[in-house]
Parts: sequence; C-alpha cells; structure tokens
Amino acid sequence: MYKIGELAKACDINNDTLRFYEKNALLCPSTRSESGYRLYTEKDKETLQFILRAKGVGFTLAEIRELLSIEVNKADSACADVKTLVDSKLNDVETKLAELIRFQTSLKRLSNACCGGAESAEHCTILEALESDTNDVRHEHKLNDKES
Amino acid sequence: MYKIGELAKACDINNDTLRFYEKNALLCPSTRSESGYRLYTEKDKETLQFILRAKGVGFTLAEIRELLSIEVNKADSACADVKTLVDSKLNDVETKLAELIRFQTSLKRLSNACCGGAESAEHCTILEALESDTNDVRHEHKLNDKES
DNA sequence: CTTGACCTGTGACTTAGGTCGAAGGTTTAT
DNA sequence: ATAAACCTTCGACCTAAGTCACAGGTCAAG
Ligand SMILES: [Zn+2]
Ligand SMILES: [Zn+2]
Ligand SMILES: [Zn+2]
Ligand SMILES: [Zn+2]
Repeated sequence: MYKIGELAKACDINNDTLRFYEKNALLCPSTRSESGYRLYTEKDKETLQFILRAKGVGFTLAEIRELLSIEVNKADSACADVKTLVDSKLNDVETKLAELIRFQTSLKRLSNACCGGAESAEHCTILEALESDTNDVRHEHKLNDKES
Repeated sequence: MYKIGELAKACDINNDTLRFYEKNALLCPSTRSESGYRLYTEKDKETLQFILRAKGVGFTLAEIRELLSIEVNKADSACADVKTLVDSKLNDVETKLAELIRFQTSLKRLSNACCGGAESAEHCTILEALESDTNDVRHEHKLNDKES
C-alpha cells in the first residue's frame, strides 16, 4: 500500500496529479485508511503506469479513461462492445505506428546521408530526406574548392 | 502558388493556423504578391504536410521547428550538429515506436482474447491483457450456468 | 461597384493537462 | 509536542496549440 506521496514519488509525478486523476475518474485508490489517507495497491500502481505509458504514446486522458472503463464496466457490457472499442484503439495505434515508421525511415536516411564531420552542412538536404519517400541521398564535401 | 485560403483548404486547416505558424517561425510563405497576399509554393505545401505529419506523431511545434531549422541554417551549421540533432530525434522516435508496439501487442492480445459476441464481457480481462507482458489470455463463456 | 478574400494588429477565449497556493483541519513519526 | 505529510475545498494560474472576433483597410472578380 502506497500513500499518495509515496506513489507519486515512485512514478515521478506530482501528488496533485494523482488527485487530478482521481477527480477525473482515471485512477481511484483502492482503499482509504481510517483517517482518510488514499491507499494505493500494487495494482493501482500498475494502472497508473499504464496511464503514463498510454499518455506517452499520445492517448488523451479521455481515450485512456475509455480503455480503463472497459475493465470497470465489463460485467455490464457485451464482448461485442469491448471488442469494438479495442479494435478501434488498435486501429489508432496502427495508424500512428505507420507514421512513426515513416519518420524513422526518413530520419535514418538523413542520419546516413550526413557525414557528421566538422564541415558546413550546406550539402545536407534534410527536407529532401524528410519529405521524399524515395531514394537515399548522400552528400560529398569537396576537399578543396579554393584550388580548383 | 496558393493563397492562404487555398492552402488552408487543401490541407484542411484554418487560415489562422497558417498565420500562427508563420508568426511562430514554422512556415513562412515563400513570397508575397504585390498587394501583400501570402503566396505558398508547392514546396511550402510539402513543408506544411511535414509539419502536420510530425504533429500527428506527437512532435511539439518546438521540436518541429528544430527539425525544420536544420534546413534553414544548414550553411551555418556543421554536419556534426545536424547529425547530433537528427540522431536525437531518431532516438525519440524509436522510444515512441517501442511503446507503441507494446500497445499494439497488448491490444491485439486483448482483441484475440475477446470473442466479440453478445454475451457479458465479465470474463474479459482488459487490464490483465494490457498490463501483462506475458502470455495470451482467452476467456470462455459457460453455456448454461443455471442448469449446472 | 459591391462582395468576398485578403491584409494588419490586438486581444480575448478555448481545451487539455496539469500545478500551486491558501485556509483550516487531522495524523503520524520522531 | 512539533514537524512533515496527509485531508478537504476553492480558485488562480500555467503552457501548448490554436480559434475567433473586431477594427480599419486593400484587392480582385463578376
Ligand atoms: Zn551533413
Ligand atoms: Zn557532411
Ligand atoms: Zn470478451
Ligand atoms: Zn466473449
């Protein structure tokens, strides 16, 4: 059982953020102590970590709430509903994934095209590499322009 | 050459967003007409599409500005600087990618575990599937609890 | 010659996701 | 018994990324 400050510290967030998540129905502590202290279980902590990961991946709190609500309301919902929601989120994730891979490819191409040396990057064609979906680019520095 | 309204419409954003991007050094129209109208080239449009894609993938405008500034300042920067920035962004992208793949895996597992039928989803263990990094889960609906 | 699209500048407002402080009160640890 | 951590409510404030509107003015097309 974690008290609010303990959980917050463990997950590197603010106490107020935990209260905020509670008010916004994202994470309620499983119990309270006799004196009213919030007490979070290990499972609560995992849920929090799930929330933080989901956020990191670009889900809004509303979307995360939706995902979490499946768990809460599952007795009241049909498998069909659950699957529909999950498949829709899966779809979102896969769309993002495709974009990210496109970025990764572009950035890799760019990194490969750039020699990383101390010379002027004038020949580095970032946007070309970032925007084109086509072939590789590689720049060359002339060794001695002056003496041509 | 696109006028502001044309580009905005073509990319399904607000005119004011384009002015906002201009004020925030993300996208300046290549030229102006004699009368002062913003005129965007095809290349400007591509840059805009890059911005929109980058945003969609979770980059902040500040990060996008950094990426774009490479192009603008490349004569003034060394390949080493360019490569450092690019590799750092690449790193960010790969971190996100890893998280997203984790999500994809979880959601897929969940989707597979759920029969999608009209029955109560009581046996659907979302969080288990979402949080565990372990094995597959599959639920079974008893055919007739009453008559047991 | 009027209408709609554009220009400028200014400032208010919005949503999401917090963060902080104050006021006033309890609990827990040392 | 005192300090640190917790509780509550309440409201102010913050950033990011816009959006909207107003005022006063120019421009282009039918
Ligand atoms: Zn280079
Ligand atoms: Zn180089
Ligand atoms: Zn199910
Ligand atoms: Zn089922």
